[in-house]
Amino acid sequence: MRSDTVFPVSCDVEQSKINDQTESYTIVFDKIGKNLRENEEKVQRWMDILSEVEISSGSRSAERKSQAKKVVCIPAPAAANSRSSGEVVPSDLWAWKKYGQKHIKGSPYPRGYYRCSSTKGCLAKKHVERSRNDPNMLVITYNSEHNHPWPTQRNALAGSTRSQPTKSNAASKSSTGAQARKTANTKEDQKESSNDTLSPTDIIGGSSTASASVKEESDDIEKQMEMDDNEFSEGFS
DNA sequence: CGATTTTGACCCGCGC
DNA sequence: GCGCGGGTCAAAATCG
Ligand SMILES: [Zn+2]
Repeated sequence: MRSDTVFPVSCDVEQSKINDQTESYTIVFDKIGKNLRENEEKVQRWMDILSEVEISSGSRSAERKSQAKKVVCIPAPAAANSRSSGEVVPSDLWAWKKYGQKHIKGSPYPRGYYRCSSTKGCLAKKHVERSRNDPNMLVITYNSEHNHPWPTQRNALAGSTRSQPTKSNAASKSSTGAQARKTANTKEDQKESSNDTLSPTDIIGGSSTASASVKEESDDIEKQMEMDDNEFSEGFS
């Protein structure tokens, strides 16, 4: 069960790594020089897909632990200088409220703790941290998912991590029909740093793990994304 | 005036 | 039992 699945996305994603071992998904988005907006959407779309996958794949753990952890790495969406009102550009189109900030050992940069603007209801949480090796890389760790469709996405989810009463959601299309079952086992590519001062920064500096994956599956995924794209669209003001 | 940010204190799990 | 690293809360400050 401890295998690495790499999503060869030749769209906007350059490298997507799924760590089934620790239940964490690491997606590396690139090509931000294009449309930031587009990137945001992509990130979210992938997030959704990942959520579905984690359940669809009969997650032996997702069921056990509702700790859907998603790690999204994106190349500095914006310059992090000058503190005007913050430095975090909404990578997702949701409203977050910062509730804390701490510096983490192994990184001279602080880590921000965000929570959904919603007082309660949605226990969505988000951590934002800068990569130590790549100050231009933002590592966003998502915790839990929202369950309240914010005025942006009309096409709600069809029952993912949430516990929707209507279980028989036979929605033909829907964006929640991910059965992307990947089983590509890639050999671990652990780049050891052998440093006493440098601690586990593998994920942060993650820029390796470039193995082959199942084209079939990947195709499926891509298709799915397309579908979502069609359905979701950037339906927002 | 209310929502949000900021910043330090507080707390908790873990290793020694 | 203490220290460390990490995570959250909460009061004050700010923004809009
Ligand atoms: Zn929310």
